[in-house]
Amino acid sequence: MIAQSTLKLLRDRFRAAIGRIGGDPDADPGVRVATEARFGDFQCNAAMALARKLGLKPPEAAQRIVAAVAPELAEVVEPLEIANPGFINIRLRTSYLARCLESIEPPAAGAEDRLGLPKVAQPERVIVDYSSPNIAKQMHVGHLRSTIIGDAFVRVLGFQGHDVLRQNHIGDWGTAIGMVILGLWYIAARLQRGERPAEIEKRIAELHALRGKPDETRQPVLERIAAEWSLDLENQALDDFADADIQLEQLELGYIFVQALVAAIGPLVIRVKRDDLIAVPQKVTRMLQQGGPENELERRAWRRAREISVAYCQSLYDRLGVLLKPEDFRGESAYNDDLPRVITDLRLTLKPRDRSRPAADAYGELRIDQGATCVYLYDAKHQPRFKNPDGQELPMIVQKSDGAYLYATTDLAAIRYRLMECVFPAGKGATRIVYVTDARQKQHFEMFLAAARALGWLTPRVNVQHATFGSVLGEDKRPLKTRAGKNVKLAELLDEAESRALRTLDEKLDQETGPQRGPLDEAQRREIARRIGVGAVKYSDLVRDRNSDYVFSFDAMLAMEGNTAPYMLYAYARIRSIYRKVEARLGKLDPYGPDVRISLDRPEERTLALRLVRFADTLDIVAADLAPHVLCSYLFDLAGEFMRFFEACPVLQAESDSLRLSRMRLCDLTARTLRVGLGLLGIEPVERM
RNA sequence: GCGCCCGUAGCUCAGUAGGACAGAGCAGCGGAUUUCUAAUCCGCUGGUCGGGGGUUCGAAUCCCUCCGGGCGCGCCA
Repeated sequence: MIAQSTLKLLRDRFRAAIGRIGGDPDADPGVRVATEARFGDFQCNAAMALARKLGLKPPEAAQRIVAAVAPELAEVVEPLEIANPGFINIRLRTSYLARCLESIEPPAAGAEDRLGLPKVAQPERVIVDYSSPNIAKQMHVGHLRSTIIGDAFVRVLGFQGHDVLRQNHIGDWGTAIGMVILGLWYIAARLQRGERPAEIEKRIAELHALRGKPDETRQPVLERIAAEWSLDLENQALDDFADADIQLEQLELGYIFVQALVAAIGPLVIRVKRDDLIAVPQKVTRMLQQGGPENELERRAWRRAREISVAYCQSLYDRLGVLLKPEDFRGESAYNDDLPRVITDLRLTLKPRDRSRPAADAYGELRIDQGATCVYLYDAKHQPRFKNPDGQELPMIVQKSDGAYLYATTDLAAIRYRLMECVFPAGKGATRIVYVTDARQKQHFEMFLAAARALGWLTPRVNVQHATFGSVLGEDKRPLKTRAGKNVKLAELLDEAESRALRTLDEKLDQETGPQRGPLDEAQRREIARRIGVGAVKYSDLVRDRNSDYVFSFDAMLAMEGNTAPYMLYAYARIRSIYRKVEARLGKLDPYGPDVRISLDRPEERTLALRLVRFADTLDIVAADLAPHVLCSYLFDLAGEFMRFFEACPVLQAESDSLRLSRMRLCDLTARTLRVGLGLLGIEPVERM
């Protein structure tokens, strides 16, 4: 079998050769993809460093490397060339490229197409923590990025053969949960009274309008609303609401109402029955968290709110083609019972240190400050790792002065579970954890990961990566919002992308109804447009470096030119149409037949073949750096090189039958690579467009 | 104030375990089609890699400094 990662093969050989002639056998052998095609396919830059070490001139060092490595690579590369000052230019033998591609078997029916790539020898147990919406809220663009990027990681790491566990750490507990429950009751009661959502929206607007108004203005309005609500709570059995059949949009409306109401109260005292209204949400939160039969109503309402939210999220995941499933939802509530133990562990482990001598490593200390339980983090020189704007050391608070826990506590409980308890098919405990959140949470992650290390839970053997990403901005360069200043709803965003894609598709199809395209009926068009629209939204999220902010633009993501989903899908569809055409004219041919040889005589054929062979190297980079945009760039290059091949090298009209089969094989290998590659990005291909 | 991210062609962005005259797409200009899908391909134009120092045989990439932008910084998540 031919080694599929050519870069790895070259690296190993050069490293060994450099070791044999007196260089560092563990050092980077400096093998890179060539900076320019005229320098070959790869290059080795190790001679300059080696020359210094051995007291040689760089060209001499290069000579020695070449002499040492050449015999082992005779089958793989053309004679190595040395260029000034000491670059070694590496050009793969065309016969080697052809053999690599010939070794890729046709895809087995029903099985995953692996393009001949082996799975990793040592699978990691990876947790990818992504998406993580809050309950009772519609998903918006912020969640979109985490969801799409995280899903690409899951797919790529899974494809490589790692053991991947998806975790959707949803916000289903926390201090705001009382408002969610109250919101559920409120909306259920009002709907039962026959009120329409529009009326509730009006009431919310009324509340918002009270902001900044004098107390005398606010008081009567608030009293009136509170009185109506009290009546609901008295006259209607809360039982009836516990299983309310409402949609997430309505639940969210109720929640927003409660938020608006509380915000409008300010220093006023508004009573609902015997309670001061402003304290009711916290009271409900406490009742839920205490549990027990007397708080069963709160429990049921919480469970119902969660069900509604999970069902809503799942429908969006299904629409997006995201792998997350209900069993992957393991939110904050799952760790509630572990939180006291986290505090205990912190208390027992993070003892005060002797500062007169350096510490062995970074460490943490647990202290109570103003009633809050705090973890202070220090480096080995006893310097605080984090500071507040006043220059004082900044702790991570794990328990508030009122006894409540915070997300840092939950995150610690979650990582403990993931490292020690969570079960993979191949064993217990993750060896790699990937968190996919926006970049603003970076400091929080540094803090709680430092605490996890200080606790001894997180050891250097575990690879933890915080895959951050930038914000989605509107045309005004501010975080994307609607005209009304609301978050853009994900569902509406997808609707828009799909309908724009459909409009373009219809235009094209009406313009030219060639036999390759048509005939496509309404349902087929819609399905193609759906794939283009969803694909465009996903691709535009993946195509640039995660960390950069970007301006959301339908026009840019749906452009037919450039590094976009439509261009990729077009390239794929065009290749597929060759098959239909060849079969229509010549009957069924088997480009994978035993006598078929891949011919790479034309430069366009060779360039395409080289790109195909680089797929494995690309995936290694994507997986190691968690950089989906590297895969996008690869696929874009592949598509471009295929188009060039396609322009220059006739398939149907090839000079000979064997050349036709060779080119059909190249076409199919390209199509498969595009399909697999796009699939790893979570994008479904189209057979025609 | 401290910390993190960013500044590359008119626009949008690649390129950082240092490597050869800095790449692509879009836009602009000029070509290619009795089509294997022109949602394509080819060519041209276009850059003080934010400024300045330093390390190095070699710096967009590493270090220092300054300028400009974004984000974060104690009981929210």
